Amino acid sequence: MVEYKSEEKLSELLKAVSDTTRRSLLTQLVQQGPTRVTDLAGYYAMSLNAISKHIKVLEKAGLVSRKTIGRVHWIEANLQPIKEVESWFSELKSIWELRLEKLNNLLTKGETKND
Amino acid sequence: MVEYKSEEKLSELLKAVSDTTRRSLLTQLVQQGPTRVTDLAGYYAMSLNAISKHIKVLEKAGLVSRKTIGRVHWIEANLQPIKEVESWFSELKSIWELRLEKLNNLLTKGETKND
DNA sequence: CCTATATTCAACTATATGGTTGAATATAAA
DNA sequence: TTTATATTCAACCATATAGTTGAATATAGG
Repeated sequence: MVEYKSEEKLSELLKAVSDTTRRSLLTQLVQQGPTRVTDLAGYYAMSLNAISKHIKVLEKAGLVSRKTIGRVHWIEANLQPIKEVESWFSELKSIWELRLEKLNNLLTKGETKND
Repeated sequence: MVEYKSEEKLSELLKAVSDTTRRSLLTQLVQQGPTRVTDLAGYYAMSLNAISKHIKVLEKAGLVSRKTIGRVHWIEANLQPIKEVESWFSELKSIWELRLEKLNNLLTKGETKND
């Protein structure tokens, strides 16, 4: 029963992972651990700047964090926020179950009293 | 180990649910069952046309289906596709676990042989 | 100090997105 | 058959997005 709180945050999060490049970046980071921006960019046929911007989107959504050491920025994945997606979905499923249950009660027992 | 297949489909799906209005529509549909376009639109401070377009986005992503009876279009939710999101995430998590495991082996045993 | 490297910032472009309004289409009802 | 209802289609607009290039900033190394 959270839902009213941070709908916008959830949208931001879902939008962040709705891009193939960004999902790919996340995967890289998850399997390699902290990685430098330049090294991340090396995997893509895309300018360093483009990757830098993608990283910023992920960062804003809380999916990666940054540790700057000297001139190098180490980027690290953080999967925590995605749990928000999971809980959104499980809430949706439970609403679904609830309706089916009500429907079923109505059909089998025909009891509309306790409504 | 699917992943190479329909990245684009997953993007489309995530993008579809990254909009608050569309998530709200999905929730409505899930709790009310099949609903007419006009009735859905009634809940929002937005033109019928805007809602019609949102529905089309959800439809394209496979999240709703449409049954046309006469001039009325009945829209119904279908949560099936969202399982793709769940499996994407669980794959990501397992990659994560795998790396941590390797890392742990390296630290505790110092065995780099079988790499 | 000078130069090379790592990264961001700023400005620009093309396309996508979310919304609008007005017309078109299809069906139902008087 | 005329009118009202349900919905989409088409054109338009403002803003967001994903990418580019070029300059700026910061740090490292000769």
